[in-house]
Formats: sequence, C-alpha cells, structure tokens
Amino acid sequence: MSETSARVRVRVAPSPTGDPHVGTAYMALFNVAWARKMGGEFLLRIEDTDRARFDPGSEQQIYDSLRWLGLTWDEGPDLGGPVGPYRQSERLETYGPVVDQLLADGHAYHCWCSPQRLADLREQRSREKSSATGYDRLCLGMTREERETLPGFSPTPVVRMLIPDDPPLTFQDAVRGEIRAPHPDDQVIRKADGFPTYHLAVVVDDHLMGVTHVVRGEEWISSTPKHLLLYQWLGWDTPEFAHMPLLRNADHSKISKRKNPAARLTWFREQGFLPEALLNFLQLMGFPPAHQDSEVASLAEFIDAFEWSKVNTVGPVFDLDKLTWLNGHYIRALPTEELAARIATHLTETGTWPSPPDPSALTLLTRATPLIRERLTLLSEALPKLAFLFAHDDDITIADDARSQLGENAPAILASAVTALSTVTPFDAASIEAALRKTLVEEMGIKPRLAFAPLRIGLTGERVSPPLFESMEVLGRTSTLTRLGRAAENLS
RNA sequence: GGCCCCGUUGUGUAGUGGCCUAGCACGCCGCCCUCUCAAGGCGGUAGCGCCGGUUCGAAUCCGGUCGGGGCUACCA
Repeated sequence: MSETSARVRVRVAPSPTGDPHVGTAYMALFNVAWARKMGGEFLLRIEDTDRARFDPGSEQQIYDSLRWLGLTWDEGPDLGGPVGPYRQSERLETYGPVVDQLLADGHAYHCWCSPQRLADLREQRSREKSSATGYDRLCLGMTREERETLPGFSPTPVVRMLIPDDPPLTFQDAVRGEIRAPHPDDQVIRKADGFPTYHLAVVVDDHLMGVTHVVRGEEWISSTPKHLLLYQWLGWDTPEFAHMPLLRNADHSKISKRKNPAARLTWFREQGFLPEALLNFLQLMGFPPAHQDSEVASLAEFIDAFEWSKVNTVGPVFDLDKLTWLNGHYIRALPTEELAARIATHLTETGTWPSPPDPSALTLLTRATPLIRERLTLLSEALPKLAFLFAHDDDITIADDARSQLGENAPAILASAVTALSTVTPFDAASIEAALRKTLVEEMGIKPRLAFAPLRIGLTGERVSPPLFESMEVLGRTSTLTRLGRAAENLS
C-alpha cells in the first residue's frame, strides 16, 4: 500500500424499517478513520438498488444519525461531489453499457428462469442433501426462443455472470492478510426490473468514483471473488479490501434488530446515550484502546492510533454494560451548563418537553444538574431523578417502600426539622446541614442515617434521592417546610 | 449439507517463543468513604477450547479436532 491519499467509501443501504443499523455507523467510523489518517475523502453512497426494500425516509435518518455521531462525509447525495450522483438508483444509465459489454464479451448471459424454478431447484437440492449450489446454467447458450419451450420460463430475463472454472479466489485483505474465498456461482448482475445487483453496482461505482479502499463487513468476504472477476473482465484496477469483523449479539450471532435493540442506531439517541460515548465504544469493538492507560479516547486520538493491522478478526459482542459505563463517564465529564443543555435537548427530542422548553423549567434543571451528574448513566434518567423538584408540593406522595422504612419517631424528627429550618440563614446546603445535624444528631442523639431518612422521604416521597441538603436548597425554604410539615402530619 | 472466516476470564482487549505464577477495562463480589443512591478509593473472582507435534522453552509456530460465525437470493 503506497497510497498517500485515500478515497474511502462507506456503503449504506436503506433498510425496510427505515432505521439505520448500528453496523453502518461502525463501518463509517473505520472508513472515516482511514480517510482522515490518509488525508483522503470519505464518500457516502446510497445503495438503493432493491426496490422492494426501498424506504424514502431512511436516507434522512442515515444522514441524521451519522452527523449526530460526528461521522461526516466529504461527498454524498446531499452534498454532491465530483463523481456523483451518489445514489445508485440515479446511476442506472451508468450500469447499462457495462452489462452490454460483458454480454458482448461472453462474460455474461441472459437467463429466463422464473423465480419459482430457482426456488424449486434450491428446494430439491436441499431435499436431496446435494452439495451443489448456485444456478444450474439451464439458459446458458440458449436463445429466447429455445428457452421459451421449456418449463419455468419468465419473459423478462436477468443477466448472469459466466463464472470460469478458475476464477481468482485469493486476495489480500488489510485486516486478515491473504484470504481464500469460496468459488462463486453464476451471480445475477442485472435483475428483471433493470436494476443492477449490489455486486455489479459496487464494482462499477467504486471504479468510477475512484475508491481506493473498500471497507465493509466480513459477510462480504465470500462474494469478493465475484467482484475481483468483474474488475478483471473490465480491465480495471482493484481497490484495497478491508473486511471488518461483524458486531455480535450476546449469543454471538450477527447483530440484528430482532435480537438486539442496540442494532438500531436511533435507539441510542432515544435512550439518552451521548454520541461521543457511542463513538468511543465503537472504537473499542475489535480495536485496542488508543492509549495504554485508558480506554477513553476521542475520534481524533483514534484516528491518530489507527492501523488496519490492529483491527481484530474476531467479531466482538456488543456489550451494553460497558457502553453504559462509558456514557456515565462522559456525562460526568461534562460542565454543568453543557450537561443541562444536553438533557434539555434529549427531553425535547423525545417529546417529553415542548420545544422550545419552558425557561423556568430550564433554569430549575440547570440548578439541579450538579445534584444528579454523578448519578446519571443515561440522559433519560435525569427527569425521573428530579421529579420531586418539578412536582407541586401537594403532589408528593410517600411511596410504600419508603413508608415502611420509617420509625416511630419520624413525625418528631420532621417537626424538629421544620423548627430548625425555619430560621436557617442563608438557606443553603451548608447551613441547612449544620442546623439539621445540630438539632437532630447532636441534640436529639439520632444517628445521621436514621435522622435524615424521614426528611428525604418527606421531601421527595422516595427512599432514594439526590443529596438531601442540596435538594432542599434548590427547592427553597417555603416548599421544603411545606413538604416536611405535611409529612409530619401525614405520618402521625 | 457445501464453501469460507475465526477461537485469551462473563464481555471488550493486551500479549507476535523465555520479561506470563497471562496485564488492563467493563461486569460481578467484598471492604472503605457516606444523609439514601451514586461517584471515588482499595481488594477479590474468573481465561489461553481440546489433543498432538516443533523447541531447552509455546497463549504465541505447525497439524488435527471441537466450537462459534458468515455465505450459500432477481437482499444488501
């Protein structure tokens, strides 16, 4: 590899559910790393050759989620570029002449077999436990008229590659070194609807777009010989290949939306993951930490450390526990204002808060953010943890599990606290704590953990809450006294 | 079934013949701190799939075996 620049592309295909796959981001990350490292360009191409799975909304979701992650491309359908268009559905006239040439050169042939005949063929072979695979070449060498007289005829033909007996099966892979791949079958390259299949389109487009490095998932290793053959027939230089390991579910199968919510890229945003945390986590999947002493690394640091030879060949299991820890780590590192803003954005994006948010709610959130920063693992946890702050004093109800924690002396503790707090000045956490410790711990002789439990429960209704004194400060004297007073009444 | 890729604690990884009685991170367990919960500190648990070879010496090299995964579409 003597390239000094790279035109790396990521392949992205619209999915039937209209929701980009986490694998797309994974591939994009490694594409970006190499392109940036080499000072090349990162191309985004929409591979929408399958009409049956076409979903017009998914393209925008791909843009949104990749941009959210900070994986930005240099050329693409929305940005344009020198070698567009970047949607395969808009490049149909590009593929036609190539197919014609392959046909003329005898490297391809028409096939009129109906989908039903092909299905029957597959079924029969599996029934007979036959090791034969691929097309049986019934149509090879036939004219339409000849084929028409046979069963399983379909009037609109497809075009298939005529795979020679000795196709190139080995190639150099940037991740795995020399790989040997399976002998291909007579792959369809143009479907009955006139669209190319992936195999044809990817080769033609990569060549025409000047792609130097093809970065894709391991699942493509077995079809690489087909692509190699096309490059050979067309007389084009082959690009470098890098086949990434596949992300796995906990059961080690290829990560799927059915088995794993994390397979949906938009899921992370909905759940309140930070893009920098997900990006960092994706780096760690199949790649050693950028630093010896820490697994926390920015995209820039990852790019700096990136080498194909360091990419692992084993498909990593996507471990949500670790991602969640990383997310908490990044949350804790955020300044208060920034964290509050992220939480607010998450709340408006998920429709929990109106957009724009109520200014007073935003102010309250910002004041309370320091209380929950260390307790947050996802942005979505913020509001539930602060529910007592946003609630009206009348709406605080004591949870059953909290009530059962209370001792006989709870009303007395609450009453003493009310008295002590009514004169505390200023009404800040330090003064509140001093007053409460003096009255309840020193004078009444109650252990701190027992003394403060009733106050927490009276204030929030819950047995677990953000720090008590700070919470009182944010809530203010009036609400604090009201809530404690009501709890005292309520419990006696 | 066939072909191909892969195999270090539960998970992600370090390790490229001796520095490995296998390191780090997450998880889990315990202790400390402590107004609850966290965060933080300290400690612990658990692994080279297996069998043969090569070698003075193997997690590291070779073979086999077993196991996992992918592909086997007019899907990508």
